[in-house]
Amino acid sequence: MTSPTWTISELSKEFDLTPRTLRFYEDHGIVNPARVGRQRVYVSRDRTRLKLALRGKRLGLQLSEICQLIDMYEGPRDTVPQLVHYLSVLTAQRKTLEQQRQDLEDTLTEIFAQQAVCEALLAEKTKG
Amino acid sequence: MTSPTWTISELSKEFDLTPRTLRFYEDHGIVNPARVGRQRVYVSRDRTRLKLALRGKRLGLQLSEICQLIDMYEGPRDTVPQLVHYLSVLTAQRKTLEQQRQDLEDTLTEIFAQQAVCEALLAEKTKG
DNA sequence: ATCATAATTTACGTTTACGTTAACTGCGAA
DNA sequence: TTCGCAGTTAACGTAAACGTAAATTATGAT
Repeated sequence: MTSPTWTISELSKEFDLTPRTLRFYEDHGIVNPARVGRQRVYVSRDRTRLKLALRGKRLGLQLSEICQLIDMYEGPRDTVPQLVHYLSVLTAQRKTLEQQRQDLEDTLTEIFAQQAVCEALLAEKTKG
Repeated sequence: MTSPTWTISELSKEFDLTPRTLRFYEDHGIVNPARVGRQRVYVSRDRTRLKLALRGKRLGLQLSEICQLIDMYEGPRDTVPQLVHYLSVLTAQRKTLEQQRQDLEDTLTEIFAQQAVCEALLAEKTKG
């Protein structure tokens, strides 16, 4: 048995990206497909990194930050300095995510309230 | 008693923005300061809208989306069509926020796990 | 063999969100 | 009155994240 691979069009369809975007992501080190001739061949590691990248995008991260994070996820953690640095980056990332979570909850709360008000108004207007 | 006002430099210091950014936000309708002579005078409504805008930014929204949302928060909801439209925008916004919340939780979970692994490794390495 | 289809590289264009001069105005302190 | 500082408008510059067009190559179907 051989491990699964994907072409650029398969991946772009699956994740609803243009091929241009995938090539752009390659230029920036998010994916790193092999070649058969000149054609790109994506393996599951590329797919995984792509998924992580898209999640990062939905959270509003920049490609450069996404890159840094993904690389660290896979990077070496052999030496103590490496571990310490990694931990500090993780902590920083956690802080902004927790701020973001707070913002999210606040916004969702307001949206629910607005929805309730709207529906009450609508009920009143369509009934009267 | 008179209601509070702010200068551009006061607001930019408080929210850690450059004056340029505040003027840019004005061009795009996020704030709308009055003038005394040529100088901008921001009132509490501007401050409120600015706060909402910055929260939106932290969530990764674009200025145009932020504008649309803030305007709607304050906009008229007199007619049924207005209410219906407002509700649909609220629902759409809620959907993306809930997706974002899911992404956030997933990411935070992974970060916690990575932190645990790191700390275990560190403990081992600094003890041995 | 040819033709359409998918892929490739190269390079310039576009939008968003500001940064960065430049050139001017108005005001309080020395 | 002159200095310096904060503020103003106007305009060009820039980085990020792709879009788009051109010219070329490779592949499978007919």
